[in-house]
Amino acid sequence: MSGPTTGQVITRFAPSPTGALHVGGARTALFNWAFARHHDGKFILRFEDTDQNRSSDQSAQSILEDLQWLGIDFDQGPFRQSERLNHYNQHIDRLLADGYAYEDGGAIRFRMNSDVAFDDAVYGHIEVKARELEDFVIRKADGFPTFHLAVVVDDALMNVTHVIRGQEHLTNTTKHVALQDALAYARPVFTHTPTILNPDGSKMSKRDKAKAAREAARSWLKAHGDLEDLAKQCAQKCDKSMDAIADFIEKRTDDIEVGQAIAKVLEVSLPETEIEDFRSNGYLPDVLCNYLALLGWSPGNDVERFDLTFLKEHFGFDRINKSNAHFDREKLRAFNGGTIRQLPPGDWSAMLRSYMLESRPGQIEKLDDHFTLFADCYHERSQTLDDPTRLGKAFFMGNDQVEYDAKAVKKQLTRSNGEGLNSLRQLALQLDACNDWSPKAVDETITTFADKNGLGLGRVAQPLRVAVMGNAVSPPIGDTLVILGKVATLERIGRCLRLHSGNISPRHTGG
RNA sequence: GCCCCCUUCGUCUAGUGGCCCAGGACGUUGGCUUCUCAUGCCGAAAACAGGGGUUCGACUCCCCUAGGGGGUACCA
Repeated sequence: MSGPTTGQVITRFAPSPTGALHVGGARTALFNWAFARHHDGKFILRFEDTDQNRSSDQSAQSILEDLQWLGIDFDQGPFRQSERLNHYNQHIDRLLADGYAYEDGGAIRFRMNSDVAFDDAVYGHIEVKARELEDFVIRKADGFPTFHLAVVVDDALMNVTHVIRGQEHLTNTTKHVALQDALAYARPVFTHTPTILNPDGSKMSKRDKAKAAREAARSWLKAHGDLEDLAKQCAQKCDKSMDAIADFIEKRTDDIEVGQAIAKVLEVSLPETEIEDFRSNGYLPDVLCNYLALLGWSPGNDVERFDLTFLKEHFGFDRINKSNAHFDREKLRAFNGGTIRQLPPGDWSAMLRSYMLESRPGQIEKLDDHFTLFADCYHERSQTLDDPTRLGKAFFMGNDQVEYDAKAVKKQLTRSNGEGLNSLRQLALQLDACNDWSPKAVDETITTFADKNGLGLGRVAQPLRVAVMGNAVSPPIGDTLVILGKVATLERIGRCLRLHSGNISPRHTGG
């Protein structure tokens, strides 16, 4: 083997800062990190910002933050290729002088005139004939090197021993190998990893979010028809004009801020494609790393839940797969939920608190001093940190803003001559008289009432649940009422009785 | 078009010639527990892309076909 096989292992993650870190990039970073750590080597971060038009400091900054959030630390860098032009120019001069490169319309091209072969740690021996290869640009007319030249020079100068990157670079590697040979640099070990695809087989990209938002908007318009109304509501959620929103829906722009506003208004969730999306939607970094690592790698022995420590102990090229993987959000959610459930209650509560403080300011106050009970209740009901506020959104509404689900109202309250409403009316009296507003006492009040009236608990608890929450789903009824508080409970019951007493339907509808 | 790569349940995967009439996980689904939801527990259905070889024996090796991904940029 021609590569540097002795000495310290050095890997690098080399993203181009042209946007936020996406799942594919994160997995590449993770693999490089895990390999370096496994071998007690060094892991370098390097921004490949040789495309002046598309690179931005803002992107670089967000990539840094996302890596940190994921728990991927590096030993050197971040380097920036835009600050290393002298190195590239020196090498280009050498290639020119040695006849490997020539000028062409303001640019410099490298001659590709012989067959190229190399060994990939995952894909094996790769060979390409000279007739398939073309001379390629190594310095653009703007004076910046191309990615190919910069990568080769930097990897050599930084003593990178192992290059781990996405499979889309497999063919590019012929160029890099030829360059390395011409510059008399040792070849690193190349390791290409399979691509992460959407469930439908398309490549994952941030455009997926725009697409999903647009589809949601269009189907809403189909049902409700009023573009102006939708645009107005969306304009309130972002600083875009109503025209900008119309442009987005008509696919004249892909402005993601508009997409997010639409998603907010229509209460749909956009597919996560970037690390910050997973973060803001309440996924745990460890779980995301775990799931990402499993896309293309596995430890064997039917093991699939593990942490970063396990990953760095067990990671190796020999268990990387060759075929592309579809990203399955359901499985990620299930993993995330599984990890949440295993958290000690105190940890979960603290984690939820800081998440809500950051992403839902003002919400926690509405819970008064029942936050811990709220957290406990949603511990086994949540797959993400966002679930408690989403599933329990009725807890955060004003008492006169509860929205009633028509089906639940009919089934639990108005059906059968308003059986549910009747028991609710009497139960309200008992609750009013209950002075110890604790889960235990409230539960007792309810079960006592049910027993006295010869009703199953379900016949009593369900109408009550609908009355206070708007639908038939919530944590155990005693907990639900305590989180809500006595005042809110009674107010909501009162409003519910007023709202629905006029709609009682008979036992037999004859339909 | 040309070149390179890939192909096990719907999805992620285990499997490196006999241990496999193929194992695990998510999802789907039946049941139990139950005030709803959820959790928990017990079951079920579900795959070696197709066709040729090689071999005593092929999911595992070779070839062809089909399907998928990537490259073919003065993007990375």
